[in-house]
This record gives sequence, structure tokens and C-alpha cells, in this order.
Amino acid sequence: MTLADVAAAAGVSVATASVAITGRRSGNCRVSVSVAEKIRETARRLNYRPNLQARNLSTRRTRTIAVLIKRAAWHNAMFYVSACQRVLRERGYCESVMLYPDNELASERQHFDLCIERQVEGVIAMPLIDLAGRANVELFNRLREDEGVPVVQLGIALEGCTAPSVVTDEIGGMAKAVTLLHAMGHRRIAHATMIGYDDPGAFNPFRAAHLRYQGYLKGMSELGLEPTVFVPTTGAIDTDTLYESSTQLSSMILAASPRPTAIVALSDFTGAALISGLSHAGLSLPADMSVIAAGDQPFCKMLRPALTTLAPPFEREGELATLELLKMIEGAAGESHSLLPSLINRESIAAVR
Amino acid sequence: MTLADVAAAAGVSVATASVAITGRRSGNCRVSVSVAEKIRETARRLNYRPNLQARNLSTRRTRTIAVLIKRAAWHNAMFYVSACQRVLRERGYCESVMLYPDNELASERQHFDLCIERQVEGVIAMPLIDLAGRANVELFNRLREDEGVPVVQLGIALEGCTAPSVVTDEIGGMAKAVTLLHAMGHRRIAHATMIGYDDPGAFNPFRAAHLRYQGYLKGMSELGLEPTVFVPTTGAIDTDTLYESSTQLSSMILAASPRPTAIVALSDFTGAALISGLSHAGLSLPADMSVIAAGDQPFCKMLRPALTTLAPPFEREGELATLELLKMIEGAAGESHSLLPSLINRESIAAVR
DNA sequence: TTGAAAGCGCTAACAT
DNA sequence: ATGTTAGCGCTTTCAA
Repeated sequence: MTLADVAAAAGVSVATASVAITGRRSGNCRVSVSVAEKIRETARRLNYRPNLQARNLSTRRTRTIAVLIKRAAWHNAMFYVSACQRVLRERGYCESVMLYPDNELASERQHFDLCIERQVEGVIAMPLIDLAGRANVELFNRLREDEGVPVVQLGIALEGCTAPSVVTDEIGGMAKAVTLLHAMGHRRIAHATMIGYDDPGAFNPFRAAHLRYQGYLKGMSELGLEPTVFVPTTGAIDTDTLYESSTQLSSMILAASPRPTAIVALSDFTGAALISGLSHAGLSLPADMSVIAAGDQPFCKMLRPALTTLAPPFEREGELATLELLKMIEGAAGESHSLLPSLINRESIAAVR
Repeated sequence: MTLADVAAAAGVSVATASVAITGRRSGNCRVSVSVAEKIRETARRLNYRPNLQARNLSTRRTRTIAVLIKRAAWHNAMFYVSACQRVLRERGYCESVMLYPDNELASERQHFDLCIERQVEGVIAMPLIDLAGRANVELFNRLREDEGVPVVQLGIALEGCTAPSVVTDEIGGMAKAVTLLHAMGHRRIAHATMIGYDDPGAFNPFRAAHLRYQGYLKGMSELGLEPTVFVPTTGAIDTDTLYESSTQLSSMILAASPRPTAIVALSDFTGAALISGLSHAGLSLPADMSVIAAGDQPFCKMLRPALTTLAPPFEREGELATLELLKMIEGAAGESHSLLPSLINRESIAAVR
């Protein structure tokens, strides 16, 4: 069922049918309303569907953008993607979500190729940094320079990458958490994190851990407080198993002297492990220990006490990234954004006794 | 940068270049190895990328399949999708994930259109049933019959839909849970569920709730046990807020007399609410009450006690769905599958005292 | 072993 | 207001 069939059935030329169906004017010409209606009616009757491949080939536009999601970010990605879809739909674009569920650089490369071959007009990517500290920076830059397809980075900004980025202000967020705890009377505020937090390299695969550590440091130093950090000594270095590797933190914290009265945890997984371990050891939370985490994972509200956490503005980030990309597709320069998370105060913090 | 450019640069015709680059024989003809190598070298040098739109238009094949995910299933979808990608890649297909984050029937329809327009060769969809009990059954059937594109349903089988389905055996799973509890000495085993569980209609939007209820019933009756079910009296009927609406269940269960010794919960969200509410009321879990849930959400392991749950074999389901689809694309008939979940025994059940 | 040419379904000048 | 025609980038007979 092609345009030609519809045109034949309606007794007009393909050009006329094309104009009628896409509702567009060709040059200064239109189709008379009556003919147009007849054509559309015929199309409907014949159950005609335009072939996008052909249309795109002809117009040399696809109005398609790609969203590249890494497996590690899948859970947050829903918020990104739904915001993204909303703005794209409003502007007549369609998107095509491609994911690289294995967190491999090679896989990211392969998807970039696919983007080019599919002629996408832009890509929103959550860049990968592998365990060896490598990233596809060159590729990101070339995609823009050689192929002319605009890119925006979401969630993390790769050093040396020319594409604008939309990220969470991890440093500001953690400093905010420290400040809040301080205002509640806490003075011995510790940080619970993961192996790798102290690598300041731009390609630390756990960059967020380092950023959050810095935010903690910043908050503490502004208040004249002495920082203390707890790190597991063993366990896989891997965000998938963060909960498991964080279980040993509780006893470390319990054994510390002086014992902190509040903990700023790297992530919700760390926070969950703390709540579990500390409660199990007989502490009453939050009275005996305040815990703030970061990430606002859906399980926070199901923990007892429900976990107070820093919520990154995912939807807004997705929206901004898309808006920037669209600007770039239209030829303008894109800007980067860093957005402060908001603090969702649930039940896991209390004033110091 | 087109094939013609490469051909010109290599001093051959586009036809030759095409054959050399795709590494295919046209008729009984090949390209000499030397020329082929030169062409490929030129292509590499010029950074040539084939235009898939053009290629697909010409071959009338896309080797692309669509995976349609509804928002409500996002979290499980990662497992589906990664399995799907793996088998697709092995067979030289590429997929394109499209989602309808708003859970609207209209949105599902729109995505079906897009699939047709994009000429996908098959679609794997997680069908939607809206709150009014409607579904796009007709559309599913027509996609196959009118457009000739094979479809497989994932996660739920729509009544009257001719497409094969790959689903979890909810009934068998729940019966298994009941049996296990019985073997641990429990006799007063209750079911905690949601509003809508007792609607036997094929288009009950909470079909899974009804299926699980039936599984519970089946298990109980096989053992000659008397069923008891607890349902919230108020609250939004919505899987997004299942945790919130389940909070009132704990006091209902506590007030019951005789009080059950074990609960089979509709889902992990219900189970989490129970663990929280029951513990808060002073019960010691699992000694005072056993809880089994279903879904194997990532947060199960973070609860205290960690939630014992029925884990649907997502990866296997995604794999089977893809395999069936591929079979259908190759002209064979697809078969349906119903897979039993496995019981992940964590800490929330114990022998009756 | 290679090239010429037709065509995939559609759009867009240009002509009528 | 409508039709004619020439592509878009690629594949694929068919001929050389």
C-alpha cells in the first residue's frame, strides 16, 4: 500500500496525494479542500501508512533523535526518558531509545554508529566511563564535528568533551545535606562511601562518589567541622552491589570513637545498608543516628525509618537536555546545566540529643 | 558521504562498491579480493557510513524489531530488554525500544502506527489494559493480519488476541508459595491484596492481582485450608501507589481473629508495607508472622527482614519472546509460554511456632 | 569480474 | 489547483 496506490484510487497524481496527506503546501501551491478531503478519505479507506524510510530519504530529515542509556542508569532513565518524550512530541520529533545494557565502551561505540547510520538528528547520551578509566570522548567529539550531529551529555560531563552537559550538582547537594544536619545540632557528621571515592581523576568511573565526597568536605569545612569518612575495605567495586559492599560499614561506624551522630551516605543503597545494619545492632533510628542519602530511589520510602535523601531533578534534567539538543539542531550553541538536588526529608534524620 | 563518493574515489561503480562493502554476492558474481579490499579501505578512509534508510528502502527489509514498554513495567523491562538485545544481536537484528510512559491506550496506538511507518519486522509488546477495562486487542490482531507484522505479547495475554504470549505463571507461583508455607507448619495463611483483585473479567486492569488471588485459592483448596483475604478499603487503585495503599493492611491483619500466622502478599510493595507496619506494631518478623511476596523488586533485599519473594524469570521470558518473534518473522507459527516463577527465600518466612 | 540502469516510496521544484 | 519529473542513497537484475 503506497502513496501511488492511494493516488491512483483517488484519481490524482502522487504529488497531489503527497501534499494532501502531509497537509503541507508545496511552493505556493495547495490542494483544494475537496480534493484533499477525498484523498485523505481514500487513504483512510485503504489503510495507507506512509513509509518513513522513504519520506526521510527524500527530505533528508528524520526528525528522530536517539537517547542512549547505560544499564547502570536504567532506573533513573525512566524519568529522563519520559521528560524527553514529552518535549519531543510537542515539537514533532520522535525519539528512539537505544540502550547499552552491558556498560561496555565498545557497545557505546556501536550504538553511535547505529545513530549515524539511522541518520538521527541528535543524540542525548549518558556517557560511560569504564573500570579502567576510559571513555569515548573522541567519539563524542567526532560525532559532532565529523558527522555534524549534535550531542548532549546527560548525568555526567566527560572531561575534554565538547558536548554540553546536563548534570546534578552533587557537590552543592551534599554540602546542603551537611548544612542541614549542622542546623539540627549535629557536629560529628561522617561520610559513608565506597572504594574509589578519593580518586580525583576526571575519568574515575565512580566520579559521582568523588564529587559527593567533595561536597561533604566543602560543607564540613565551611562549618569548621572535622571530616571523617568510612569506606568498606573489601567488596566488589561496583554500583550494582553497593548495598552488599556497604553492609560492613555499620560495624565500622559503631566501633568509631568518638562515634558520629549523623552520617551522610554516598547513595540510597549505602543508606539502606546503614539503616539495616545500625538497627540490627540495636540503635534506634533516627534518635541514635541520623542518616541522609542521595538518589531518591523508589525504595527509600519503604525503609524503616524511611530514608531522607537528596533527590536529583531527573525530569527537569531530561527536559533541559532535550531543549538544549533541539536548540543545537536548529543551529544554536548548546549550554550546560548543573542542577541542585532537592532534599526529601523523610524519617531518617533527627535533631541531635 | 555516500556510496557514490566512495565508488568514485576508488574508481569503481556504485554497484561494485555496494557488493564489496556489504560483503555479499550479487547473483553469481563477486568482486575480486583486491578490488574489494581497496574499496573497503577507501570507505574507511573517507569515514563512510551506509544510510540505513536508503538501504532498507531498497531491500524492503529493516531487520528491526520494536519493543513496546509500558511505564508501569519499566523496572522489569530492563531484564526483558537486555535478554532481547542479546538474542537479536546474535541474529543480526537491531531493535528499537519505544515506550509509552503514560500508560494510555491512545499512546499505545500511536506507537503501533510508528512501528508500521518505520517498517519494523516484528513487535514485542507489553499490552496495556486501562482503568476502564479496555485494551487495543483489535489493533494487536490487525497489526498481524492487515500489516503482516508479527507480534508477541509479553507479560500479559489479552483475551481475544491472536498473538502468542510469554507470561509468568502467576497462579502456579502463588500456589507454590502457599504450599511452602504449609510445609513449614502454617495453617492460617492469609492473602493480602488490592482493590480489584476479585474481578474475574479478562480485562481487569489488575489482572495479575486476580490471577495471584486465584493461585492463592488454588493452593489453599488443594491443602484443604480455609482462605482469608485482606483488602484495603480505600486508597487509589493504582500499582504506582500500592505501597501507600497497603499500609492499612497491617492493622487489619493484627485485628483479625484468629490471626493468621503467614501472609501471601500480592506484590513486593504490599509485602514491604506489611513488614514495615507489622514490625512497627511490635511484631517480630518472621517469628511472629511469615510474609511471602511476589515480583522480586530490587528493594526486597534491603528490607529487614529481607523479603522472601516469587521471582518471575524475566530474562528467560524476554529471550523466549524474542525467539518466538524471530520464528514468526521467518514464517513459522509462534507459540505461547507460561513460566513458573522461582521462590527466592530470604528472611521473611519461618516455621510456625 | 565489473558496470549500467531500474527502482524502492516519497518529496519538491517546476510546469501546466 | 494539479501533474510531471527528477532525485534521495542504496540494492539488484542484467548485460558486457
